[in-house]
Amino acid sequence: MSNLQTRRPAPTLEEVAAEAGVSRSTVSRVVNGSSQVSPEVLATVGAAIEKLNYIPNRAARSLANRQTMAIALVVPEETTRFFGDPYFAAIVHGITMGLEPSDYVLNLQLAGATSPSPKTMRYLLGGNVDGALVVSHHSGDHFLSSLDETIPVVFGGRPLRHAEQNSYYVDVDNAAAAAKGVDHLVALGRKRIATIAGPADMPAGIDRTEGWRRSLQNAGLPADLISYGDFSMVSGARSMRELLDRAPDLDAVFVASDLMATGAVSVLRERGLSIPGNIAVMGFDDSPAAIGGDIQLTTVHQPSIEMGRRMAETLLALLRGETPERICIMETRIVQRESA
Amino acid sequence: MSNLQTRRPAPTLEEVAAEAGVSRSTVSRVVNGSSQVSPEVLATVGAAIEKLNYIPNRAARSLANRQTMAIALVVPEETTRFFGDPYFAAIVHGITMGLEPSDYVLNLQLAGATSPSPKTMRYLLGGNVDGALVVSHHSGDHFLSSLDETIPVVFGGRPLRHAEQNSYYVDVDNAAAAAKGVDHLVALGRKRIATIAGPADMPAGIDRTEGWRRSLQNAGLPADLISYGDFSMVSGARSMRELLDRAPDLDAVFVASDLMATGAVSVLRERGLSIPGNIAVMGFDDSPAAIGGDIQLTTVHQPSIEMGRRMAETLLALLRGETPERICIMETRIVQRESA
DNA sequence: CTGAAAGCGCTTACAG
DNA sequence: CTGAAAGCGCTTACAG
Repeated sequence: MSNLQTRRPAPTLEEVAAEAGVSRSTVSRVVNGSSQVSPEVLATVGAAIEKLNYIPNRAARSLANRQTMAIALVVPEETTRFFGDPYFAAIVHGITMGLEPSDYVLNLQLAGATSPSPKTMRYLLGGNVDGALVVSHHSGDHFLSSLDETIPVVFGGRPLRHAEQNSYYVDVDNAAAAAKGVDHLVALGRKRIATIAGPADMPAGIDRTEGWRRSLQNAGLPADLISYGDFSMVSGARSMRELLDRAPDLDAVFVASDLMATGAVSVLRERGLSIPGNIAVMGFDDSPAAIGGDIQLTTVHQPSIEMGRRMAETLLALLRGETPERICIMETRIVQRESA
Repeated sequence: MSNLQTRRPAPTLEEVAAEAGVSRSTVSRVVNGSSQVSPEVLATVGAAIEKLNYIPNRAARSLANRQTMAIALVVPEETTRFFGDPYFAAIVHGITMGLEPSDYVLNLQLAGATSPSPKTMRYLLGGNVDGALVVSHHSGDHFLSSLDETIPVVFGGRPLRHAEQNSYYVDVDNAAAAAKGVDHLVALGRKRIATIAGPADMPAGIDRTEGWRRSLQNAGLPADLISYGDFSMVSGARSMRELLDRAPDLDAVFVASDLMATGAVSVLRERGLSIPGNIAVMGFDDSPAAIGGDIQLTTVHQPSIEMGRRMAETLLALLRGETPERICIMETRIVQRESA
């Protein structure tokens, strides 16, 4: 910032109008792509804009038309977890791609696992964003209800709370996807199939566990080996140890996220167990974590990037006043690699 | 968004003034914490604000005082890498903490490894943010120069380009820190010490390599075993394989980031080499990646969270018109765990 | 298709 | 310590 004070002020609509010899209204129209402008005027004004390097003032625009052109990305999650899981990377990647063609900017709102700060609340509810994208929410996230009542919101993953029954969201059929994953282990001939589950206060946690249970019941196998993690690598390792201690005859494990599976794999190696020889491992996500380690994870693929993109597109549609599908359920599939 | 259209408009300054029986100017003063207000009026206005649940309109405020109260977080990096490395988690965590007490919001600008989109450029240069924080920049990031000339910018890590010679930044002494790490390996009696280096277009990559070289030279050891990675886990694995093939007598490796070290460790295990028995591994960062795997990494600790916080604080100071230290170099130390 | 005018909700000298 | 007034840079009916 070599010359903070010597910068000359940015050109205004007024100046462009003067340059082009038209009224401010007209310039505003061309800036906003109105069709009500004659070709000649359009050209003249365009040239003036070009010449002066005019960029509309966001604040003035917002004040006049009551749109902020900002979207909040709300993450009710600890920073560490948010950044620690490649799954989020994919979602956010998709979101930024989906927002790219629009004029909206993305405001990052790390809410913390419990509830957001008063400052964040005021920001979100105070008309500072036109809409919000919520990723990774827990059942305890009460505050989201009030958000949902104030501005358009699109969730990544089915909201759990009753108050959010009419919410927009994009998700996969977690139960069916998990069942499909466990079916694969069953087809491999495994008999003692455990699960390292996700948190019981998150839909993705609950539903994947439900899928595991359902598949085992269909196969007439016991569904008693479950240990809960929090989607982190260390929790995956912890759960794997616990499961191994509890059931030494274990021959397969369905893990609710690739990151947890990575932790589980390290414990398996530590104990000298071969994968999938002794124990087959099925992950979930198909995130970079699945292929980052020394053993390539067989896993249930969900299109995380696409999901992020769809979230953005749905919100954009809502903001345009359209009525997109309230629920978008995307496809999953098994990706077979080395671990099962 | 149950009732997008039925919401009643938010209260304005005007209404608060009416409620309190004072002028708009006065309400504005109390909202902005001016000392020029009598205690009684302060109380009355405060009550009115409370009663109406008044929240100042950001756009109007920005338009009037020419401040956006927004800060851009610019990441000239692929989304995948940004989210894949826990180091960034720590930095961003620190940044959000540093910004917390302020009224600034953080706008996420993923710039892509090459250069940002025209849209992003216009946004950044068009007066939409009051300042910017830049993390992980490469020597090829030309666009940053223009940014730096337009608004206050604080870099995470020493900028490489000449045009940014006067930039503000917070960093560690990467060369000294790396040398310290390698000294530790030397003290362990290791003779063939390789390095898995960071990218040669990033200061952190260059300087850590320099530190490795310096330490080896001091010890009279050859500094010929080097393989470049890109700070990702897979690149760490790739480099480890290459080094092993090139020099089977290797007995230690200094890895420029914990995440790369994690990849290296998996290759070492794959080859049946014991750590640190056969090969000692020294990481860098002391991020969660150092303790997430099955072997706890000995590593060079840098205070990433604090660095993020300092970045935020420095920018805040700049925005207040103060003149903080241009360069902030923070302490590092060796954290000894299992791998060396 | 184009322009004059009012208005969006604040801040900020300027008086007093 | 307080208020009247101008102004920030746009958009948007309303006329024509």
